[in-house]
Amino acid sequence: MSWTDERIDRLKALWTKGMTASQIADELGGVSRNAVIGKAHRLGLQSRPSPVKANEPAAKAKKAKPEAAPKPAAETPAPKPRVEAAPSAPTQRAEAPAAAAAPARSQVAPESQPIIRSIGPGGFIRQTPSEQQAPIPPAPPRRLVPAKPSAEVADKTSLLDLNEKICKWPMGHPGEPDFHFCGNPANPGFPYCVEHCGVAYQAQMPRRDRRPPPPLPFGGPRIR
DNA sequence: CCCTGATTCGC
DNA sequence: GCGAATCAGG
Repeated sequence: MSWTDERIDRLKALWTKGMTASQIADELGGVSRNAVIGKAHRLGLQSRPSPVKANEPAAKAKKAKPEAAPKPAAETPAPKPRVEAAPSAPTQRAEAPAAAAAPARSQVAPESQPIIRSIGPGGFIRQTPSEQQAPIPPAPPRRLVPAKPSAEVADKTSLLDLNEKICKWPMGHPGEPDFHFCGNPANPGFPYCVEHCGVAYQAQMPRRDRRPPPPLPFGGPRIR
């Protein structure tokens, strides 16, 4: 298959419409998903959110060349501090001034001073008192009252009300707050009431009177 | 493993 | 220009 003008137009339309490359390839037929993507790029069509390039900085950070050698700031290339005279005192001075400001706290850092835990029966590890959360206070007892349906849906036939004896004709659209079903007595043997059966089932017109359906945009879905 | 789009590269 | 192969995230 080649990229005729007509097929390119369809590709553009479907791509712009937001269809996935697979769907477009399926729709056009005779081409692979890769072919569609490749062609779309060559046409300069707007790129769509790629799972791979979702966030530029993260991808960049991950792809950052190891050989680029972003030196860790902690490890300064500067020469190691020379050991000076008076061996006893300098070590203290080497510490940052900030450390001197709050010496007691920094000394008991968790890493240098692991907390001691005792093992309970069965081998579980006991928490220290400081790790324990305050218990969640029990909710005060309340009387449970059935939820009141919103005014919109009150007296309407919901999905749960459906059965064989009532009309299942949808009123409105799913997701809308007042979406419900007709709920009138169903025409026996049919899922809808008489009125909606008249809408759902149209009498078959004589063959010669039928007009061919108008062409769908972009040729419509491919029939397989 | 399935999906997705991007990119590469031999044709 | 084309698209399979490959990559890489969801």
